[in-house]
Amino acid sequence: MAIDNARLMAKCATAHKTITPQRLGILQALPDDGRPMTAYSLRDQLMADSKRYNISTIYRVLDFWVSLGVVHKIDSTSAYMRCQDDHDHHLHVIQLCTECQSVEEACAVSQALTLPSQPGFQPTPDQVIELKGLCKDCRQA
Amino acid sequence: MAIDNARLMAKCATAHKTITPQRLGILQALPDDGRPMTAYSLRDQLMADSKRYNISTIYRVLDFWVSLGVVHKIDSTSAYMRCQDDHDHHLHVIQLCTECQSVEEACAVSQALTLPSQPGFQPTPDQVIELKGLCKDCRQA
DNA sequence: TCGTAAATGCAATATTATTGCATTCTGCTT
DNA sequence: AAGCAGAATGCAATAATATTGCATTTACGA
Repeated sequence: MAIDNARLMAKCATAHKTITPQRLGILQALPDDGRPMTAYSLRDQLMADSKRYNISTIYRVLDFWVSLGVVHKIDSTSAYMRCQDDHDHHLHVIQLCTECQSVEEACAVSQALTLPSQPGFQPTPDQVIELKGLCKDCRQA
Repeated sequence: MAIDNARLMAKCATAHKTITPQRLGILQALPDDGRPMTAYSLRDQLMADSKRYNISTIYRVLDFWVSLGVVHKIDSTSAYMRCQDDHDHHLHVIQLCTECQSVEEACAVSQALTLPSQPGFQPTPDQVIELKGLCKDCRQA
């Protein structure tokens, strides 16, 4: 999934935020296909590409994209991935294979998932749900 | 919820593991009511109680209890909590309030939750699902 | 062009977690 | 009871992840 610039700029405009070179550079360094990277590995990759950012900038920029819903943070691996789902305002289910470490944003599951209503608790929209298990391939093997 | 010693020992026996003083001490230092603590705060508390364990022991012991399903690790806060649900083999939904930071294991939700079936992915039983949002009290305020 | 707020750089430091190896403990065998 | 083997723990260094305070730069409206 390539970066949808129009959508990106719209989100930024709505949030009254600007797209800076650092914000764009760091986002572009994150794989299109949703493969996650840690903040430090991202920095190393950018460095190899002659783009030197301080680690605090990396974290701040990643937080920025996370706040816009463009990037997901995966807490269990301290890694970041490009959002693979262009729907807003629902949960994002990320399937993590414990065998091959593959990561997939299960959009269909995200759309279909409704949590059993619980007296009082109001889930934050647009949040990430991490689901561990065996992916299709590893399950068969 | 007090520690159910019989159940605990049964789990350990099944796993061919022993309950050592460290394992018991660290488990007892974790609040009964499910309030989470980090590994380091746990160590500090034990220290105040004149029990001095190396941090690697703390981590290893916590991992041990997590592997038995007695303790949950909350990735988003790097904290550990006593499991509040005595049912085995289902997902454990933990509700985290983003306002007051309260943490609750929503057993009813855990029981009722069924994920939309996805071709191929097989979720690990007994895993923790972290759900962020507003708790009942904070929602009203 | 100036002033202000936002964004970034810098570097120190905090927090979380793991590692390799030595030592101790536990349970089993003789 | 002694000896053995493997598991558990201690130790201390280090790795990995993340945040902070303050200086500097940039963006943008008045």
